[in-house]
Amino acid sequence: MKKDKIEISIKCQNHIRGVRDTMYLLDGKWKTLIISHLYYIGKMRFMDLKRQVEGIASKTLSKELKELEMNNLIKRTQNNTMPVSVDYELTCFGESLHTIIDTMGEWGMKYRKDLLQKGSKVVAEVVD
Amino acid sequence: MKKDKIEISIKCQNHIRGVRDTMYLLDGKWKTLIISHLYYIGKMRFMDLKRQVEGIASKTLSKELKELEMNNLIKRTQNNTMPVSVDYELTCFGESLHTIIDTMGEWGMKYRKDLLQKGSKVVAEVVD
DNA sequence: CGGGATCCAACTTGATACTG
DNA sequence: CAGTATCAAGTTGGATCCCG
Repeated sequence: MKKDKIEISIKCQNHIRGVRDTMYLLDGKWKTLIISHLYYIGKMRFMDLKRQVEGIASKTLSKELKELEMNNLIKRTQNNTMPVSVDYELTCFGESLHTIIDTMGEWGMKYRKDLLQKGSKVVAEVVD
Repeated sequence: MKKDKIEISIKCQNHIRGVRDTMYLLDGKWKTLIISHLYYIGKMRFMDLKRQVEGIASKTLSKELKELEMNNLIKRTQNNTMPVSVDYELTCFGESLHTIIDTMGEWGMKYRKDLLQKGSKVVAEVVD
C-alpha cells in the first residue's frame, strides 16, 4: 500500500482553511495596517488615513479601501460639504477582526527587542 | 491654535507599530499560509509543502522559504540521501507565531458561514 | 478634498523547462 | 527531489493631470 499523501486531520484542515479565508480578505500589502489604524484610532478621512499609513499612494489606498468596502469590513460615508469629505470606519464585521489585530500587535511588541538584537532582515524597516 | 494632526496615544502607536513589524515578517502572499501548514501539520519536505500550499509555484515557495529562514522563523535541514531531501520546520521563534495563526484560523472558521451567505467577493475562492 | 485616468518604471508572480 | 533559469503577465508605486 502506497502512502503518497500526508494525512491531515479534519480539525487541522478546518483551521488551515480558516487561515486561508482570513488571508484572502486581508490580501494586499496594506489592508491589515489600514484596518489597524481604523481600529486603534477610529473613523478617519481619506487624507488622514493616507498620512497615517506611511508610504501608501493615493491610488493604492483608494483601491484597498474599495476592496475592504466590498467585503463589508469598512463603511464609507460621504458628507455633502464643500469640498466633499469622506469618512471611513470599521463595520461591526470589521471590528470583529480586532482579535487578529490585537494578537499581531502584541506579538510585534513582544518580539521587537529580539528582532532588533538579532539583526534580522527586518531591522532596517523596523527601527522607527 | 491649529490642529491639523490627529492625536494618537503612545499606546496605540506601539500597537500599530507592532502590527507593522509583524506584517513585515509575514510579508508576501504566502508566508502566513506556509507557516500555518508547518504549524498544524509539522515538519515537511519541499514538495509536500508545495502540494499543501495550493497554487504556489516552486520559485515562489523557494523564495518565501528563504526569507522565512533569514528571519529565523523556519529551519531548513538537508539530508544527504540520494536524491537529496530537505525538511522544513518551524523554529521556536516561528512557533511563537501560533497565537496569530490560531486567532486567524478561528476568525476564519467563525465567519465562514457568514461570508458564504453574504456572497461577498471572497466566496468563489473560499468554497472548497 | 477625495478621488479617478493615464502613463511609466520597478518589482512580483506564474508557467514551463531544465539541472545535479 | 529540490530547486534554478527564463520569459510572460500581473501588480504596485509614482507622477501628473483632471473633475466636482
